[in-house]
Amino acid sequence: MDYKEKKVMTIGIVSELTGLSNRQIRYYETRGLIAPSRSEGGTRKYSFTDVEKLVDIANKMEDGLQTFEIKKLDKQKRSEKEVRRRMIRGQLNAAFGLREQVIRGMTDR
Amino acid sequence: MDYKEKKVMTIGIVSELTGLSNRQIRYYETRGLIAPSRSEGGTRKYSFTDVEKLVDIANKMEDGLQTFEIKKLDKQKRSEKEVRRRMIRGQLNAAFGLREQVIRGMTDR
DNA sequence: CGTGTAAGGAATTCTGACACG
DNA sequence: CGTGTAAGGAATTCTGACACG
Repeated sequence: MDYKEKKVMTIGIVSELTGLSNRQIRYYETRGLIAPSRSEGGTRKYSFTDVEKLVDIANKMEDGLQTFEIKKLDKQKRSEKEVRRRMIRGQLNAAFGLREQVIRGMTDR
Repeated sequence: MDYKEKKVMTIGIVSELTGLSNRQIRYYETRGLIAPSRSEGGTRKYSFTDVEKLVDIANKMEDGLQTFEIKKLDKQKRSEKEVRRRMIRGQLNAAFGLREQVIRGMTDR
């Protein structure tokens, strides 16, 4: 819904924006580090968020990390977010006894 | 510099986002309503701002306006902005006697 | 005036593979 | 493991033109 999340760029533009080669970008996809969507014809489509992720990946690769390590860091970050979300939910729940539904609307997404 | 202004989308995606045909999008360009940039090979590249403009254009076309009228409205809007800018500049100047340079840094862009 | 369409060509992307290391 | 590259094919885009109105 936000511009940053919209998958709208082809790989060539992403390549220009990140400085990575098409080959590298596709490879990081096979390693599960990014997940572009596809056009009907099969052309990959990326978002600005994907571009940011790729820049981050590029930096970590320069630091000598391997793709699977980067993936782990990514997973870790995700679960941390999940934890924070649950904590907020739990505290709100304890303090006000609000219904899950309502709290979800406030904290999720 | 902002994501919204970056020219990153091909015409196909813009077509999906706006509901306009490639033909229509190219035509509005010849009428001076939008100005995509080009890749080295000549492929058109659009920004989210262009997409917003196109949606606006589409609405006005539905209202029965002609392209040259839409262009006039657009010019008008631009000059209004320019006027506002100058007024702010003038008032600041009168009130504080600040240098043009400084004021520009605050109001332009 | 605004838009559809067929036409021919060029730019862009896709996949699977070989190569190096 | 990560990346370059040549190969063949398919999807995407480009331009100029004819058509309708």
